[in-house]
Amino acid sequence: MSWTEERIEKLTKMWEGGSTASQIADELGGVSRNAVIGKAHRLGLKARPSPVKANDKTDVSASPAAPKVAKPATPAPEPKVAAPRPVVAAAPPAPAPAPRVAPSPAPEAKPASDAAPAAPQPRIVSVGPGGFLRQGPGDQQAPIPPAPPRRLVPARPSPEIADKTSLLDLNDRICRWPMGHPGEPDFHFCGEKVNPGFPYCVEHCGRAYQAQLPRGHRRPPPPMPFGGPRVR
DNA sequence: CCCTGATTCGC
DNA sequence: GCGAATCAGG
Repeated sequence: MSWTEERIEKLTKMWEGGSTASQIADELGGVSRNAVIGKAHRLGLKARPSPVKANDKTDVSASPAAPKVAKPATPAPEPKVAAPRPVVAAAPPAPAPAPRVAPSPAPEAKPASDAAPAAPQPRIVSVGPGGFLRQGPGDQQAPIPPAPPRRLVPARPSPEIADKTSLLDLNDRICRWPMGHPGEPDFHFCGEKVNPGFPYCVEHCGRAYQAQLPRGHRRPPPPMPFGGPRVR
């Protein structure tokens, strides 16, 4: 198996979504867990709470002595400038270790720091002949002030109501989980907002991506939407 | 034992 | 670049 665009993308999303390398591996198929990890590293997207990374303490003095037990396989004396591993020192509060199968929360860390609009600096603006605002040479291009002029639309918080999500309504942001059976008059799609990185909403991700039981005794019958294909 | 991710190193 | 082998912590 080669790393095609799709496979790399899936790997990336799942990896960032908190899936384990094993899950990703047999989700992709044809690759081993090691292959996934190796690829992930090569892609530059590691950095995830690893069980084998002992968090280093800030207090070096209290450390008794050299805990370094380098194995003889790599006895390189390395007369270099030291600091072979510039490990990040202060990053102990690792992000929430995502649950095994439900990477849903994806808190999307928003700094949302300063820049409070509550403190508008006095700016000098003048109105031009046509009514447009004249700007100083340094401040053309306002940050991003205007409120999104979106059009109000009757909220449709849950599927079913009013219009149903048809095949034509599908896009990358709405849940594609089928509701009903194809051919039925009321067949449609879920239409909820997707769980970022997945083709389904959070709820249906839970159905689509079942808990990965330990290898060996995995549930044979894969979950199908609503009992699966209708038998006629 | 199982799991995990990290790293190494021959290909 | 790839991934099996290996390491190492939980």
